[in-house]
Amino acid sequence: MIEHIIIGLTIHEPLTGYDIKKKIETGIGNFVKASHGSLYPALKKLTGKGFLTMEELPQGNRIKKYYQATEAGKEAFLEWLTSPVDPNAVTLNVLSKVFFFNDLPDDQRQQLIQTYELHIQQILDAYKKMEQELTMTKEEEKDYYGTSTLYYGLQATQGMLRWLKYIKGQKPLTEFIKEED
Amino acid sequence: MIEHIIIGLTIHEPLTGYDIKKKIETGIGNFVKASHGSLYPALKKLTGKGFLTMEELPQGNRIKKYYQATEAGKEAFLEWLTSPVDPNAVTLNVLSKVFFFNDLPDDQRQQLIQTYELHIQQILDAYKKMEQELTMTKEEEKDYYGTSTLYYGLQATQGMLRWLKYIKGQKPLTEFIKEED
DNA sequence: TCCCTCATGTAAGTAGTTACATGATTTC
DNA sequence: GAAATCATGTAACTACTTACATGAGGGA
Repeated sequence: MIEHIIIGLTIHEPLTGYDIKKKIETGIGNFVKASHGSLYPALKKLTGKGFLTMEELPQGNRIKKYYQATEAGKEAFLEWLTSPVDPNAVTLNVLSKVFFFNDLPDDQRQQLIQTYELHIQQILDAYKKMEQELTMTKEEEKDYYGTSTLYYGLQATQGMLRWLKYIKGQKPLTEFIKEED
Repeated sequence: MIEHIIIGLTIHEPLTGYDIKKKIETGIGNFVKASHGSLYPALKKLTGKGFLTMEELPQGNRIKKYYQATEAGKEAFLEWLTSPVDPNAVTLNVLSKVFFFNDLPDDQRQQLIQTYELHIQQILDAYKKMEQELTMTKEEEKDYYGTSTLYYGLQATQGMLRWLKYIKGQKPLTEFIKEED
């Protein structure tokens, strides 16, 4: 996960490990965390694989290491970006990928969002089926709070679907949280 | 994480590792996953700590191992249930705990949900602040999709808050996903 | 001068997953 | 008698986190 994020962030500009950490914290960091204990080893690993270049630039009395994505790195990144989402972490995966969608041509974005929608719709259908089964067995009366988490899932999944439909049309974001339809 | 879930599930009835896995898949499994490669070692570990008892019951030609929470196990479980949520995985943590809230007296539930609300409200405020900053710098025009993930976060956080307020009053769940207020 | 931010790294530990390995029981 | 499900376990690996460790640069 973090390796792909790193490449994605260094495609357009060379960054130090420290820069990358800051960028993650202020951007994608709302859902992806990167301790520097995972970041620095990942930079080494990616450089070793040929997915990043590293340039040492002396700044006064110290040396800063600037990393940038190579062609091979970009390829690996795009492969990840356009590959199916991890079914064990759908939301995290969709968000992480959409975060970088400006790097894709519009037709490809539309196509990917379409597959996400289908995927999320299936999850929603599964939730709805579970809900109907629980309603029939009056599970709610026996275990209100256990059942309540299913309803959270239902709501969150509906929210994800609504968001996907919204961004597919690149509708103005400032209106997203107000709109009711 | 999985250790607390295991204790929580074996408080009211003895279960085999296999049973526990099934229970997770059909209940809390909407957001918690347990591979049996993590489950069986956890059962051993918990038994070693004195948090579970294990009883071998021969069933025909094979022996089934039934695990159940001990008093010490219940204590450790309740300590987890009532401790602050992990800030690095708030949603997962809140859901995992609420799943077991039937095991708590109502006043304690109310109190815990109250602290969750405050916590989530703070996250929501942080999102709103970010949104205002981005709106001012016209970030959306530069990076529509990167910005869109912030709006997903805003919506999801609002949804969590609405859900918490709803279940605090133990309002009927079947109406939760329809209601608009 | 002190503290905060910038800046890079390693070591030990945590919490899992995936794949390997085996065998009983039930259902068709 | 074959296939699905029940049932338990280990080994190697993955992807982290937390704590340790160090030091430069800038601002009050």
